[in-house]
Amino acid sequence: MSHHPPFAVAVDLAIFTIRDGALSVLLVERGEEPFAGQWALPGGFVEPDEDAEQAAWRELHEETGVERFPGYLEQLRTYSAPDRDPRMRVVSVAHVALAPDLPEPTAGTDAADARWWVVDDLLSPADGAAEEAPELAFDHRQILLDARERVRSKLEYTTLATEFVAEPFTLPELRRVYTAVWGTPPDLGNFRRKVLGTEGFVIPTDAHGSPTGAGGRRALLYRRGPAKIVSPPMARG
Amino acid sequence: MSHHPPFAVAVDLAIFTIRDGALSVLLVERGEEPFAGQWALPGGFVEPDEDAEQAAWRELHEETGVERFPGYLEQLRTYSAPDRDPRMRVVSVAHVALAPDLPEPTAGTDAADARWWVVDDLLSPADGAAEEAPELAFDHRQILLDARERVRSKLEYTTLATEFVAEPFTLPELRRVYTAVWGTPPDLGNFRRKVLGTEGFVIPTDAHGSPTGAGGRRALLYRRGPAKIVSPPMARG
DNA sequence: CCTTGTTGTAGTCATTCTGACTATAACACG
DNA sequence: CGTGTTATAGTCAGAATGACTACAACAAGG
Repeated sequence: MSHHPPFAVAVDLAIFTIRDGALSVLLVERGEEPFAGQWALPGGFVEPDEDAEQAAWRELHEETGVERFPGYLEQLRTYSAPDRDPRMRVVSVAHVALAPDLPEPTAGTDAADARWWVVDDLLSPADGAAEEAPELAFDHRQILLDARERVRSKLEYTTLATEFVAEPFTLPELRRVYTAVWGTPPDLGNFRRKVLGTEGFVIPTDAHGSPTGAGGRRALLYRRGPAKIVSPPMARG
Repeated sequence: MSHHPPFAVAVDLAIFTIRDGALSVLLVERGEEPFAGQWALPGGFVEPDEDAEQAAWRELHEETGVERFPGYLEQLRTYSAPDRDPRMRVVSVAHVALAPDLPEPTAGTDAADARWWVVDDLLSPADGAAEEAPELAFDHRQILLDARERVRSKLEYTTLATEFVAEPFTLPELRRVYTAVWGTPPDLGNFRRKVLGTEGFVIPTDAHGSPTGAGGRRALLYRRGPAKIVSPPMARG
């Protein structure tokens, strides 16, 4: 009972953003075995002097290439199946991150390539997808499934959606976040009523957004408010 | 980047039950350093051929002394601060377990003692507590705080409360679970309306419970239904 | 410069759900 | 056999919801 089998501890990240109205996730093409050439969630090993969250922030900077990652990060759950990594025993503390539209990523040191993928293309075997959706390495498909469900449900009862848009933002922009994440748009009027009726969800400014490109009235601009939870929750579907 | 510092991976368990109307948690008195003589959540190291959940079930059996643990288990989150264990680098995958009233535990092999504690006595420094509430070893106070919050919030939007009572059970018994976990009783009539109005929450039987000991009408007995979520959630407070 | 399509905003209304109650039925105990 | 205790049923105003309709503001093209 006093032997502690040696493990490696890693972090994996599901980094989400909204691109072209679709929920997207950052994947890296692995340059090394195992699973060389396959696509995977970005991640890395936890260093001796940091905890999992610090390691996740570090990877976030490395993989996205941005100096200060402008978004949100939380722990998802830990995956520890004995055979999840063929090399050795690795437990992975998976995290969910999200941010407003990020630049195209730079391939990291140990990655052959890195790019954004539309989440639904990866998770639903839609034959007509524009590009062939790859199988994910390790148990990363399951992690991505869990991560998407976490984000979907958190949109219901928190103000997390505001982390997907850059300030200042319009309510139609915010609604597009819900549409992308849930796959179906919330009712227009009811959505406004809920967001504006939840104190501290958004703070109005006196400025208006820029033209949408397709004509139409210009929407008011808002900032994130201090509120974190939405009660009662916003209904999905 | 290809060095994997060696970690030990452990599981810790917050095992809850309702005893005498109070939310209670199982603690063990540590027999070995570090923190010898202090009280801690039960736990142990993950073995080479099992994942964290299997390790948690194994500990559950060992620590509670019951053959088949009759309750619920889920992963809480992973704690990985570099200095959380003075001996070496240990990351702990914490779990939450709960079950109907369990027998007094037997002290495990590496524990000096084991017993149930009232959670609120441990977490709120109430001076008038019947017994002196101990400081918890490691970061287990934080784990316990997070575990209690997990259970509190899950009572709102899931049917988890039924895992706290043995079948068959009465609605007043079920209400006492909410009272114990939330610290305040839900309104009697509204509680019944919500539970009975949520399809699949409970299944009525045609039998009645035994006398409560203080007179009064005998309540109908129910079984757990197949429903897992309560929507919209039951309001706390 | 005015028309027209598009998009944002405001308001309506029936239905459901909630919170706070009151009334009644059933039972144990003395 | 009454009497206090507990379970169950029902009531009612107010809030939230889902599904709409009407209106305002703006861009672009003729």
